[in-house]
Amino acid sequence: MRVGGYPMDTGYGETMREPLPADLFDELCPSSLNPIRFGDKWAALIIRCLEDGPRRFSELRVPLSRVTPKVLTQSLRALERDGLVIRAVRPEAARHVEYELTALGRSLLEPMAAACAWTAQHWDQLLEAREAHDDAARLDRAG
Amino acid sequence: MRVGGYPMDTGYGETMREPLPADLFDELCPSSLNPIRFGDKWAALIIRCLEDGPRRFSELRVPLSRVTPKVLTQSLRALERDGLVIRAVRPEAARHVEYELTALGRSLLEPMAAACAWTAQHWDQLLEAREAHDDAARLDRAG
DNA sequence: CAGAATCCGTGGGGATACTG
DNA sequence: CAGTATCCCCACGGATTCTG
Repeated sequence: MRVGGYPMDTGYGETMREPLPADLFDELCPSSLNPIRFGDKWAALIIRCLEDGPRRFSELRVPLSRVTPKVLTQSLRALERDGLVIRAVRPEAARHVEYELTALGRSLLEPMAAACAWTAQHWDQLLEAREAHDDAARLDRAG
Repeated sequence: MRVGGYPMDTGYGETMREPLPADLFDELCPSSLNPIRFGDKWAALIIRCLEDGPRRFSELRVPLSRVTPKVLTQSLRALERDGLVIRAVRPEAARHVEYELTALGRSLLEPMAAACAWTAQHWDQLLEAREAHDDAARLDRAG
């Protein structure tokens, strides 16, 4: 029923207001574990974090605590490059950088929700298939 | 409007009866060029080839001519492992192997179509964003 | 705080050649 | 025909350290 807590929630757009979760890794799988993937390994999780509005780099680092700053920057830059995310430097305080979804980025939320719903629905089947297949392989090797 | 001919057709399920296209690479992008991806680099194209029914390894090699046999085998094995594809060896003739979508694999077609529709719809925007971003970066380096 | 720089290991993906 | 078997490369992701 779960892998690191996944899936608990497929409702992109409905849930998660304001405070970001402590660790998104435990709530959602990184996309590399998912047959349906969005961009690079962390793109889906990043987009999800930006769903409710702009977030600062340091804010993103909390739910994405397992992502090193370098990789997080790389992913954000890639999203920016594709016009899915905007990076805004606010001169107010010292070094205040915010990331925000563009309209294009927002439009991704819908197919993303569909894909996540699919995964949530079929997660058990996927796990079962994998296990069965791995077991068969193990037996094969053994005898 | 196109990159290697993409997108020309987003209708998974509606188009492409019987004869497989000569080169799917020119008709669809490998998923690494796509913000929405399915499995590994070639999974989406493979699934698409299996949409209309079982296909033999050699049949798949035609539209996927740019995929080396090793990589094609790897991808197929991964899909099999996740229960999305079934590999069947038919003892009729010598070495007759067919790949076929499972029910689980078939159920992927729907969110896949949604994702592909998104990409087709926003492809121009994506390209534009990339180009604009790359141009800006070039100017930045120059001056 | 928001990264940049550096170093590094792994492996995904490709080319080529070979086989039952 | 349906793959293996090798070899190779570099891009991805991670750890750590440094900086304006």
